[in-house]
Amino acid sequence: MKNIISNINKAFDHRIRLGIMSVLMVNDHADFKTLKELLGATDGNIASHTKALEKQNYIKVEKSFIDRKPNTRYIASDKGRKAFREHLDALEKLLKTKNELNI
Amino acid sequence: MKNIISNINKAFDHRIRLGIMSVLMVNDHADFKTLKELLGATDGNIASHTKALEKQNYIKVEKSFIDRKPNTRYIASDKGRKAFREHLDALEKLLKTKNELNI
DNA sequence: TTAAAGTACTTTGAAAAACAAAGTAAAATA
DNA sequence: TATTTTACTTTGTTTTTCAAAGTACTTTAA
Repeated sequence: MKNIISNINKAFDHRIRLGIMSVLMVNDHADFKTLKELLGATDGNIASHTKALEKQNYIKVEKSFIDRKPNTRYIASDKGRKAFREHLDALEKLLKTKNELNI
Repeated sequence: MKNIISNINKAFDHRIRLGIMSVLMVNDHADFKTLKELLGATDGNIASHTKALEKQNYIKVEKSFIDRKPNTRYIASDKGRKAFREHLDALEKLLKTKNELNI
């Protein structure tokens, strides 16, 4: 390992993306509105952060119509789950490890 | 509480700032070079992220000369320690809580 | 002694990211 | 039929991030 933060994933560096992932880790899916309400974010916000996670293939997007209305459902991909778990491990290590510095 | 991420501190949303704080929580101080090496960041990076944390009064900066060379030492303030602990609590809650969604 | 290289930062300005307001299109309501 | 609401997406400005360049020395070496 090069440095103490090298395993911390840039993609999860933002609280909204962290929130999205943590919701999708516990619940096997969540839709746009749910994420929006749960995270207290604006529409544009959810749109761009989910897009960012989708671009990395960390979440999958399923579009359908529910009650004749458009519905966008987000699901954490295997890659995303793995990456997120690794991120959490890295976080935990960063915070727990008493780094030997002698300063 | 308004939403599940409302206690997650924006100031710690970045891995370099997270790293700086975690180093300063465990070690009572660290200087510029140490942070730079420990985090594998560039000079400008450390400068701007420490400045951001200083602006929030989360860290204190002490400038002196050691061996005739300038030395900048960073220390977590009480406010910073408190804020960071609260941030970690919020993180933990976010990740542990099985949010009741019924979806 | 003076030129070149190194140290410890700070400043700068371009690039990327974040944000909310505005836009879209269809559905529900009145 | 008009108006409001829902469920998003797009847009363009603001903010943040970043590393390259700059500053002000100190050290080494010729």
